[in-house]
Amino acid sequence: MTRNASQTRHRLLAVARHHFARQGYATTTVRDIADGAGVNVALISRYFTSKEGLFEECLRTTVTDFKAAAQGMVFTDVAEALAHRLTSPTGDPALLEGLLLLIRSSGDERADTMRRTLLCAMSSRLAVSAGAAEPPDTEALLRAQLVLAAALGIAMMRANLDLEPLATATEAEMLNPLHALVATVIP
Amino acid sequence: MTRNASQTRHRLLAVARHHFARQGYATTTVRDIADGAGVNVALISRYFTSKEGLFEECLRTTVTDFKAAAQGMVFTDVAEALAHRLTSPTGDPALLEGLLLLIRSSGDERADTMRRTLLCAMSSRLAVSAGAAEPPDTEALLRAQLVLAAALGIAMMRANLDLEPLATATEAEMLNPLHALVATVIP
DNA sequence: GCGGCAAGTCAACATGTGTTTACCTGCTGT
DNA sequence: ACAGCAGGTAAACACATGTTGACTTGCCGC
Repeated sequence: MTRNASQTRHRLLAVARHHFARQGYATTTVRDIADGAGVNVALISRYFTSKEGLFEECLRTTVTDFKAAAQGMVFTDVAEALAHRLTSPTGDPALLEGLLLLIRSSGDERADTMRRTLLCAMSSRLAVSAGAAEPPDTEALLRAQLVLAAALGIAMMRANLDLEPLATATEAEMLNPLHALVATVIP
Repeated sequence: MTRNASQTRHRLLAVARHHFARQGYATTTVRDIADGAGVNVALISRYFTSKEGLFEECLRTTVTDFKAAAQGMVFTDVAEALAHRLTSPTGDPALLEGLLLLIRSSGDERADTMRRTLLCAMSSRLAVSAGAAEPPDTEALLRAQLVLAAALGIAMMRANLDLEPLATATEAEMLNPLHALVATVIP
């Protein structure tokens, strides 16, 4: 194997995101991640100081990913974007992983703060793009957060339980119901 | 402490449900549970053969609980029932725990099967009570499962992230948005 | 070619966890 | 009152896991 620090660093991050998103923090071991990246366990502590540090880094990439995706998105796009992320059409599993990471707590204070901050920003954006005043009032915010929570629940259920037809529904099949669901942000 | 087997058994079950529901399976230790019940760790293996056995028992109580709650419930009750469970008005935290346990996987095959079976039955019931044929077609089932997933996501978000106003919203405040959300089962 | 350094490995350590075995202890029927 | 037994405890074991420090190996500039 050719030696390239930043390359294996990225490989570690990718594998870690994969496992953290699907099995949660406590269940995935650093040895799983290292093996998945074809590398020794010690490199995790070396590159990310600790398992927690690695998790935080994963969350950090998720935050920037979502901020980029939210650029110039208007309300009617939300359901489509959600459907796309939720089904993650075999091309880019990172989309689903991003959603899932938002619900995987590590017990780490910093990580939880990052997650909370992002979710707060997302729900606020969703509320105003649905027509709420700026800053949105409490009820508008609540409705937006309910929809967000719904999306996270769907992501989790698709990833963890294989309940048919939800588990294998295609993007096209999810689109209409998701439109209806997202529309509930509007009073 | 007075000695009463079935009483301490129930205490263990209650504490286990509490911890499993809030922190998940991997994160809660048998010593946490035993301490919470004011009892020695060895009793868990004694009464439930293993940590997995204890978890299965928790899930089993949840299944019977939900089956009892579903008796004679019609579609218009669903949102109210959900709001009630989700907010768990300080009286009976077991309601929220029931919802949360449905999303806490232990990696145990039997437990996952139980969960899947219950969710399947619930979504089917929800679909037909929303007006679908019996047995419901795939699309109706999908919509029902999406609503179910939404409910689980909300439960999880209220329990794990403290995102305001969702985290502390009252039953009354949740009722209207939940009505809208549940109504999306209907095409 | 080769010395030096970054990239990577190896083995050990400390600790937390589920489980078991042998051992107490208080209630109960007689 | 007391023997017997179910209810409960204590300590140890086996093992998995996160982390560390010493060691090895491949690459790059001279």
